[in-house]
Amino acid sequence: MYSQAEENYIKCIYALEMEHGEEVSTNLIASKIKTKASSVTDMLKKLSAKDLVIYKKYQGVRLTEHGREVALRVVRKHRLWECFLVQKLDFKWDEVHEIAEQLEHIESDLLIDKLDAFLRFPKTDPHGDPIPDKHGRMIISETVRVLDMRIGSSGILTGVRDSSGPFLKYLNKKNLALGDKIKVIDIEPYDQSVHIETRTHRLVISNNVAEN
Amino acid sequence: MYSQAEENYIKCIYALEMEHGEEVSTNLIASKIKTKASSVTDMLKKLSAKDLVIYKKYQGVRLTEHGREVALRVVRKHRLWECFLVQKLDFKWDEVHEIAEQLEHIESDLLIDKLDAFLRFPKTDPHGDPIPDKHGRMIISETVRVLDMRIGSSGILTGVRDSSGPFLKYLNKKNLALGDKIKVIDIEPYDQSVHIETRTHRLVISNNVAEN
DNA sequence: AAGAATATTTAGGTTAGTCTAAAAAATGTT
DNA sequence: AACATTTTTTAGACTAACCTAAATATTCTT
Repeated sequence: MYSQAEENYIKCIYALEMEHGEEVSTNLIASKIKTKASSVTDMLKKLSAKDLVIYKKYQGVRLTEHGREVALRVVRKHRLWECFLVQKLDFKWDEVHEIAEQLEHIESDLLIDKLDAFLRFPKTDPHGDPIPDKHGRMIISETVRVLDMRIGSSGILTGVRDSSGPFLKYLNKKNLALGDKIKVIDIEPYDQSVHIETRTHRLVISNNVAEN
Repeated sequence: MYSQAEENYIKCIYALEMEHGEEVSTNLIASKIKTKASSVTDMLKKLSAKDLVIYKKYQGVRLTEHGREVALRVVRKHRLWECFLVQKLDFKWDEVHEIAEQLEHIESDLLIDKLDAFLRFPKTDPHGDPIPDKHGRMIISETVRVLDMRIGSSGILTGVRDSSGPFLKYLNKKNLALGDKIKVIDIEPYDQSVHIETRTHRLVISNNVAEN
């Protein structure tokens, strides 16, 4: 129905809308998709003609209702495939992104619904992100950044903001995994680094890590 | 590494070489890939430049050693995905072809090897066709067409020549499945239709069906 | 509010893969 | 062997998705 390039743009715009909550700019898309702004402009015109986005020159872009549906379908596929790779094929959570980027473009509703059933209708992917159901609905649980927690409070690590390979590898090395209970011991006022305690050990994480 | 279009041509040339055992003609490829002969010529030049085929104008085309490796990798992926769809996701054998046509282009050696292991290293796909291992080797069992069997002889239905949806649906309707023992009762000299007997029933199949 | 800096769009070009129509080569027929 | 038919190739054009460079809008700074 839509080309891979179109789906990638839609997915990207969706993610940026979620992140910034307003019109998405050409340059933002360009940097996320690793392409040139002029290419983005071309594509926005095309997506606009197909009623996937609302685009006004120089004013940024938003998804239409229809565009959001398409985005959610792609996100659903991406996250289900990530679950499959981790749960069934024993991939590690930092290895699955690139492969899921390819698999998310496979077109077959039946396939996705069967995959969903095979995985027993998972609610989140291996990075803790919610998986939309076939109607595009998903569970959005309230989360706070480690950095925003009060000193002395505890919580469960449910997800990561940065799901890049290097960051996930760092977490692996530090023995931090989704589902771990974390207690914030202290936040260093000077550099915002955070002392945390898990069930098994204590460690210090940088401000950057605590944000993600 | 290679585009989907290139992979499709390579796979197609491989299949036609197997079927006819000689140089493959432009028109044959065109009709199989459902494109125009001129497009095929263009592509053959490109594949030739990449050392995937040996192509001489007006003389047809053959795969190089390298081309054959690429073809076997694609065939391996296609057939493994078909196994996955049937064995794990409960697709019927006549539903999987189109989806596998998409999945066969996913690029990740690790993925394929893990999928292979997950499926317990299957030797054949749901249509009875052999699956190449990671080195491109596969088990080629001798088979005869039902039409070529002697009257009174028996055999196991191990595969089909035509794996199109309609043909597979026909077999389903007639209660014929891979692994069934078949005995040839008689071959009608006039129209080459064949009377066969299975463990559970007797029936008459047309010459066309007996060929496939 | 004008000039500088930045962001965005336009204009024009490239590549992969397709197409049609015409030309050229191969093959079949008598 | 000559003509007709079929097959294949060439020439030229199209679309999607990208690019660079130049032009134009917007935003920032003072």
